[in-house]
Amino acid sequence: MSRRRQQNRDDEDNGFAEWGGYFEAKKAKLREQYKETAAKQVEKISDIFTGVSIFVNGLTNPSSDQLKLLMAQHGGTFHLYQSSSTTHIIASNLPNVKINKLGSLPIVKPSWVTDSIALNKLLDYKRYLLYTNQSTSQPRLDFPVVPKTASDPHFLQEFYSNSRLHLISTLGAEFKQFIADLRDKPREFPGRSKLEVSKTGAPPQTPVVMHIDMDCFFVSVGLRTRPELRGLPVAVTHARRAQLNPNKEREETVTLNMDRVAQGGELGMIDGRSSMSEVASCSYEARKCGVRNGMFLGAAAKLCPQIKTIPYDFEGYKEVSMILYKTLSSYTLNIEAVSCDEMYVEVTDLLKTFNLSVEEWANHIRGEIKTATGCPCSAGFGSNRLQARLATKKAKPDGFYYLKPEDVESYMAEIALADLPGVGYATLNKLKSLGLETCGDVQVASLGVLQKELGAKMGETLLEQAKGIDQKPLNYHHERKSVSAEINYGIRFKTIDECYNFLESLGNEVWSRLNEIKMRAKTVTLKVMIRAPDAPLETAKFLGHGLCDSVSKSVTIAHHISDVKILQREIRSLYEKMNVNYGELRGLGVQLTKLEKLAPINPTLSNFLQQESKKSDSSDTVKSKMATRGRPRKNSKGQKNSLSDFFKNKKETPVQNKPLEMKPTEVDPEVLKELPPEIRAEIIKEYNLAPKPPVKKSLTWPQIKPPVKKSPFSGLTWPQIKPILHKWLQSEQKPDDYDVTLLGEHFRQLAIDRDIDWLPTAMNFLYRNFGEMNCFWHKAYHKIVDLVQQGMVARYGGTLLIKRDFDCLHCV
DNA sequence: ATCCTCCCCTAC
DNA sequence: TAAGGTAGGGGAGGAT
Repeated sequence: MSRRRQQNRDDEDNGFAEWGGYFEAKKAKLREQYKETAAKQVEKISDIFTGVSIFVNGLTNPSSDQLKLLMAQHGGTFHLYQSSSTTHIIASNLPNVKINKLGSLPIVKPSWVTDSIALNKLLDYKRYLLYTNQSTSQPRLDFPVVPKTASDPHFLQEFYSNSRLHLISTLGAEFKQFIADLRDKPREFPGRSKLEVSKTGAPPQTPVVMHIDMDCFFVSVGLRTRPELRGLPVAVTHARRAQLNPNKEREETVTLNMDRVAQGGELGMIDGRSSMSEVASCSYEARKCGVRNGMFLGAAAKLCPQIKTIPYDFEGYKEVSMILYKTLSSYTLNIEAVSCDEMYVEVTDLLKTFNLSVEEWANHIRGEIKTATGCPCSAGFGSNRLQARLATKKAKPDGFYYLKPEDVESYMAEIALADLPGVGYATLNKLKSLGLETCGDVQVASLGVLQKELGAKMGETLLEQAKGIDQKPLNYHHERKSVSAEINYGIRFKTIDECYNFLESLGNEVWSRLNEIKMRAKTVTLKVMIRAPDAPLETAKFLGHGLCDSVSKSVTIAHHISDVKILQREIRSLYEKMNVNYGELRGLGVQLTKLEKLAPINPTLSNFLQQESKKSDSSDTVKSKMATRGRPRKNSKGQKNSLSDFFKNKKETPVQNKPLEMKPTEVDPEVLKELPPEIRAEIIKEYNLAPKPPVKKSLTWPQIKPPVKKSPFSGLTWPQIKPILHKWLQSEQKPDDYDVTLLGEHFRQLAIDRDIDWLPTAMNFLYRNFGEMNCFWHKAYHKIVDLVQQGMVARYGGTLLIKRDFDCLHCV
């Protein structure tokens, strides 16, 4: 995540560098504002802003808080963060404006709000645009939009930034790491000062495990800023409406798929006009109608016609889950992170120390979480993780339940087998075939029968689970056993090269994830999904995988994979061995297993790097780490020698102990330049580093003309500029206005010269990392608007495409 | 017996 | 339109 989501870092080292500092900066403010919201009820005055959803950026007059109140009073929605539901950005002053969607949202002066209220009607915002060039006569940048498949080089990135499943997976892993890291530091529990030793409490004499889980997490986060939807059936989906526009072709496709695929399944509930966007999360009101997470929106709307949809808010989920974890970890670190909204906590000692009953503690912690996040959660307690988890089911929504040891036997007997963790669709069917439906049934079943149906291990655990027994202790430190990237959406290759390119990007993806956790792998597995022979060519779900067969193949090498090129070669050879038709592919995945931790590098060098890494931590490899560290602080002999030793050792180290791969070609000139002179000289000598040949420009586009003014960026191309920006990003040393202006001028000139080959890359980078410093691209903005008008640059989602990419997409 | 590969299943 | 990922547990069946 850190790799993809580098945020502006204008905060001090906060110990959560992997969160890019973003959360820390906003957290206090968020908490404060929710306290306020909880405290006062807003009186409704009018509905003039119905459908309007504002995001306030920077200082405004009236203030953000006042605008929030005004929106609440007049039927609008106020966002703390820009989300996909935002309709207008409110800002007063140019340098502070964060342009997030590159022109796709209007940036409006706050007087639009106050004037509208004064006249008691919604005024046309176009008269209040902060940028004059956003007037109606000017084109908007969000055109034209083209459908993209995995054939497009931007696909992976685009897909990940919209995938809920990817998000919850990565967040889960982040929080496991978060807890592990905290446990490695000296422990402090500031939260405990909020607890008093209870006079009346009676802590249980048996061990107590708490299971805590946010209630319909995505919905709750979305409702923070949409109080008007509380109490209604709500679902989080990509689609806005359950009914699509009539489309004959699609209706036929869906019908065709229904015949072949699903007999009485969910497809039976939809037709060619129903949205097949998945419900990521639904409110309890929607669940009452039978709506379930994972359902297609079309099916959900059949069950619950009045269902309201709200968009995803990925930033919000990260915010809230971070607050949740920081809240709990301020009391104890005996936490096993399960996911972004769920964890187990061993609270036996905590209850004893403060003489708390389960109820006192539950009320305290649930109250604190609600106040801090604005979202409800439920807590279950029991003497092991299984009991705690089952107690949570009873506690939901927004409650707690303690399953006492003496109640376990009777409680368990009534539990449906489907409620046991580990019992899903397939297992449930097997158990049904044995005539078993509740834990009570299983309690009296024979171990042999269970094992015959489910296998030795599963049979045994099921029997134990049915009795409420769970031997597995909480796992506070968890060790990764595999790293994988898999895409089973949008895979429609037209040529074998598209397929190879995509495999390569998957390879790069897993490789960089492996580097993030500082591990190496010995086994590569390629997994493919292939259209089932009898499945229709087109899937019912847009770009879905449809009915597929899946095949996987793996290779294990003697030593760990030391270079991404080797990985790419292995992936490709696995693919070739599979002998599949690229046109039939519907999914591809690369998994790395047999992991080993990279041997710790030379301790003195390690110190050297660590000193530098205090500033931030978001790099993939030593190379990029060094490239982004900025200037080394010290220049002592010891460091010099150790670095030199490191390079020497590296050559002589046996392969399996090879610490970090660094080939001479990987030594970045930018890095070299920044190193202390002696070290630089030594590396150059050691590796006979020749100066890098200048980057060749494509002939299809005009050569760069230097900007009029003398600029530090004169004649530089994007690959050369990027490390400089990286350095700005990562150091306290901020670029001064002059540099920024010159860079903007440089970009503008490039746009004029039509040297837009790399301009989108640069703009996307700036947009992601320097959103606050909009003057960067604002300089070039007007010119880009022209280019868009001429069809030279198009926008897809949050990404700019140049004409060539765009044309090639049209051909497809 | 034990390990390995190729699955399948489950959870969030 | 839509964004069906990712990690871990474990079983079947063959190789050692």
